[in-house]
Amino acid sequence: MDRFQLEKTPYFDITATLECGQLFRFAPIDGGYRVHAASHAAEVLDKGDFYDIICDDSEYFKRYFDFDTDYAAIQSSLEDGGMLSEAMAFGRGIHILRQDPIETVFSFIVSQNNHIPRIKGIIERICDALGEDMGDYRAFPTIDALAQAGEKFFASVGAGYRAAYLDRVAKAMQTVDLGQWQQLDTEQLRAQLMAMHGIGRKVADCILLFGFGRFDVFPVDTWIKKVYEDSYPGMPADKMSTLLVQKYGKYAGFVQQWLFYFKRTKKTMDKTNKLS
DNA sequence: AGCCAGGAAGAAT
DNA sequence: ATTCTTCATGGC
Repeated sequence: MDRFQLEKTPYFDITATLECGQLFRFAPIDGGYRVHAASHAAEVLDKGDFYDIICDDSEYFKRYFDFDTDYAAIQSSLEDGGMLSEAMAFGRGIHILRQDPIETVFSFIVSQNNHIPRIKGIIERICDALGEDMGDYRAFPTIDALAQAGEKFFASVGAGYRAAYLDRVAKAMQTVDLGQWQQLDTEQLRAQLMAMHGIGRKVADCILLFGFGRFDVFPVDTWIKKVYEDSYPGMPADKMSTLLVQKYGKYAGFVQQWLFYFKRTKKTMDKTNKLS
């Protein structure tokens, strides 16, 4: 058991960071959230003027939550007086998590053409069936466990047509040298990811951003398309992504996440308001 | 009830 | 090199 505290600032908010769609293994608990990441677990408790983080490895989670990046400086450099400023104000406290590469590969294959609540369920069932027993939870499975599971297993947990992708990628990943992948530049690493069956441009960019800490990417999904449908009508997603990386450079990934969270969350809030 | 979801592969054009 | 179709599943 390990533990550390974090003074609150406007530039880290646990709810925005967890609810912005970048990870799938977390759940609200009394007074905060519980997070599972690879073979690690943490509880982040809101104590009013600080967060109390109880976990198995403080060093792991200090890096995981990306407390070394200067989000205030990034945001001030991006202010445009328009939608991006509005989105940053809305998601002021989002941090891009430094997630496990393997976990992001499989999680974002599951994510394609799928709803976030369903993605969570599928990943949870995969972990429950194949992950190492860590006591009160199960770790994300190892590559070997995933590779031995078989396509029928992935179909049985509700992965649908993605079951074949998961099976093939698991077996392919057994021969990958992750250390070597870390040395590649973003473009080369994207090509390696997209060479695998079931990983296209958007899923590759999510893996690059969330699993490899590459911020010079701009995943374009259905929500980002809605953000830009007026500015770039009819533009294909991959072209839009390339354009936005050129526009926002090394901060593209942050911009994408602020816009995604803003668009997607505001939509659900509008729905809720209509009902009441 | 039907629409749609953090898309991608394969076929058709 | 671009568009069109198909692909399982279930939350809403």
